[in-house]
Amino acid sequence: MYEPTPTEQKWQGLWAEQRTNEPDLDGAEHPYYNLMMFPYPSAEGLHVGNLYAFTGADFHGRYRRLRGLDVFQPIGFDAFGIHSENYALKVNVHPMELIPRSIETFTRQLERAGIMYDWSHTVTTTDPAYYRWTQWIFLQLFKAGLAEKKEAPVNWCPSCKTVLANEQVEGGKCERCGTEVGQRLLSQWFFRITDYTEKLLANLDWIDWSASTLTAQRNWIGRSDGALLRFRLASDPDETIEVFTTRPDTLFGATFMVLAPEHPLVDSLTTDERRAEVSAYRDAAAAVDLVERLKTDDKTKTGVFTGGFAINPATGLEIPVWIADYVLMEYGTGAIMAVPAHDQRDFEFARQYGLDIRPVVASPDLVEQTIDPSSVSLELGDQAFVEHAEGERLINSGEFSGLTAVEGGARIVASLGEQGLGEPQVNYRLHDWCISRQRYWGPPIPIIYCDECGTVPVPEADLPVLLPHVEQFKPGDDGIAPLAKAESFYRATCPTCGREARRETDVSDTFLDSAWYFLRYPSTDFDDRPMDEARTDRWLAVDMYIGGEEHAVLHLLYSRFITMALHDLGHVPFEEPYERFRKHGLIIRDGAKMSKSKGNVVNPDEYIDRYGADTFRTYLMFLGPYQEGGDFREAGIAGPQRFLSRTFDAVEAAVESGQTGFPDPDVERVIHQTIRQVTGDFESLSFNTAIAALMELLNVLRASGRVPTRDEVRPLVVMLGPIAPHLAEELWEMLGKESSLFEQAPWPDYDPSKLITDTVDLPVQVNGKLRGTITVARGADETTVSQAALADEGVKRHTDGVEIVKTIYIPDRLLNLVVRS
RNA sequence: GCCGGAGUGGCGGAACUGGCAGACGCGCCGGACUCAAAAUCCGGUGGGAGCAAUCCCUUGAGGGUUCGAGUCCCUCCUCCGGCACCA
Repeated sequence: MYEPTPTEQKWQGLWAEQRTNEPDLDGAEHPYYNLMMFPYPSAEGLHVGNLYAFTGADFHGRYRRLRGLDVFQPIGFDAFGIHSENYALKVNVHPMELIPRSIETFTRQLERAGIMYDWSHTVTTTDPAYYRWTQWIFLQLFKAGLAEKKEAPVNWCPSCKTVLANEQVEGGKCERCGTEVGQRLLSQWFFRITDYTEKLLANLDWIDWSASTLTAQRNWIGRSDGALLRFRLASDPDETIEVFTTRPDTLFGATFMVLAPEHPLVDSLTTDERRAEVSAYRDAAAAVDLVERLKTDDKTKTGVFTGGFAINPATGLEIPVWIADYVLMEYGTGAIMAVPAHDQRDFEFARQYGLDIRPVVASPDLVEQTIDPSSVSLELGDQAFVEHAEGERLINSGEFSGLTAVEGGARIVASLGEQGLGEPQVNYRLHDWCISRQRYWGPPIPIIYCDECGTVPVPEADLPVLLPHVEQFKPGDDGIAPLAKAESFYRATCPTCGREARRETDVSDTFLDSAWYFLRYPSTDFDDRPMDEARTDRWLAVDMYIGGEEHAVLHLLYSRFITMALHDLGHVPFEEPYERFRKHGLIIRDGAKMSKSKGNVVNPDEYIDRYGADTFRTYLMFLGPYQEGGDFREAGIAGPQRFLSRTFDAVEAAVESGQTGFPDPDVERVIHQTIRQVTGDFESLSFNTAIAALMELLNVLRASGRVPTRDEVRPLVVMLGPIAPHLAEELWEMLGKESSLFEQAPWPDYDPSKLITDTVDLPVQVNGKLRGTITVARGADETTVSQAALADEGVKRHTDGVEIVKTIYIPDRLLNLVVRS
């Protein structure tokens, strides 16, 4: 009888003892780096969602291993950051105590799940031995001019007392605590990720990633092609307002301009009689945070007229300049030319304030009927005309009238270019990466401020800048970082001049910790360098990265950027960190994402205790396609449980009978078909169908009480390896093998000649409906097949007395007789 | 609103480049073993009509292409995920 718990303990013990899961990092001939996203070790312990992700990645890693590759499969802990800090505050335990405990729990849980980790190469981001190099990376970027400090409006969460990245704000509220977010102006460290925008975008064309992840990154980067145009001020022709537009073709329709409230030209544009109103509006806008301004529910446009005018370079008309909060300072130039006829937002604004609306683009048929496209009167309903009809043409656009929008746009830009008033431009949604956090639980940013020497990087020899143990680490509502109150920390001497100086007291974003951890795993045994050159050459880039799509943009984009920067600085020989990335699906329960608040979280320990890790693994991967996720239903676990137990019984019976060989050609054929199927399924991460195929094979092997031979069960045992590794090892041993299954690369090959039968069962349709199945020789010709088909009772019933007008015959696949009655 | 993805039995889900829809599993029904139950084993199981052979219907809805559509095209509906006043 199959007893999972003792079997699993036995093999986990042997694996650890024999270092089965630790590849030779210096000598491996077929290195394969199988990476999975490392977890944030919460105090509550491992979540089934984590285990689902890891199990699938482990299936993949073990499969590659059984095919003969030297698989390096490390794990680590992403333990810095707001998650951990907030939780520590909540339970009132210092994170320096809490985190090691959480990691211990996680480690224990991961070990018993039977995942093929190399525990001799783990990474913990909170370990000074690790974050020393995180700080080192900051310094490399700083020296290369890729890190800079600038004052910027930032999102501020009054509850978490910290700056939030735009990504950490959802619908105007803090992602963590749900509090309404405000706006503050702070001096922050930024990484110039925008220097790499084009490379980040272009490489998406060749990296082998899940398609949806590629799309998400493209959208996030948000390239848009347009033009930069300059509008002279009516009051001062030497001064211009720059705008970015994707629709230069609509320039003749620009009847007013709108600046973001923070725009630097607002002051000089505002006339005295408008000043009070303008500054009231600007104050109100500043009180609302960046994200609040973008909130969905209330899109009613507001704004005020500055009293100033600009000149539309196309029409020569003076147009009013307004400010409004629907124009964002962070995008483009912080100013727009408003074309109400062809932009829904501008349209609404114009309606709201009674501004001119001038249509300048029309559908081709309308232009056909028009004698003079340079003077058309056109009624708009309650919508702007924004459709991009094929061949739409310009109207009311002077000399450009009648041209297609595409051509007209290009000509307008060219014409402005001659006057120095415009040129084509590309704009991106992507912003520089703000890495400063006014929090405690992160790696200090290694910078010293000296009155004499200015901003001085901490010398590399002085790293790490240790995060001190601070009792009162709760952030204050004054926006002062916790470390700024720790005098022994921030007092320093300037490394350059030796005078008294002050340390940077912000810590860096958690996303920086995780932006390079995979570079560290192979080199964890070196403490004098972040990445050993030989190790890096041998193992990196990552061959397969599996993770959740929730990280499709941030983590994956940041780690690509860091890798590119390190590449350009000569530290790594590749510019893309992950050659292949596959997203895994989300495991849900009762139709909802698992969460503590919904009370539908599953604790894996409970299930592993009851059923064993192998059964639980098999169940998790069987419940649905790995890349799509699925519904966790407790009842379903019985299937995998029976399957493993029946497999054990079958192998046991085979061993006892002592029979060998392949006595039954039908069974042998199924074995080969299964090998083909399962191999293909593992290649495409279709673990659910691989398991189903093995179940089918087992059903054949033991059909009607049949006892299989040792040779018949061997491929089954090997293919079970990635799925239920402990059981597979046990069965492998029962079959008389001496060393670990995973040391031997025994993945079976199928013999194509054994897949084929001499005869085939051919479905016969009449008018597309199945009326019979006939057995014919493989490759039989149409005449033979038709005759056999017409002799079939079921077919005859539908062909007698009617005329066969057409015969469709796909050899070995199908015969379709088309009749007319 | 925009960008992804998905709608198939009572349930989770299969179906390669258009070719026998419902693999595999859960559940359910029947049988064997048992004093009995559990476990195990064997058989059945999309819906409808019929004693039956057999026939009809069926992949979110409606149209289309095709000898043939879950699969391709058009229109629409619903659900999930992401982005969201990005000029």
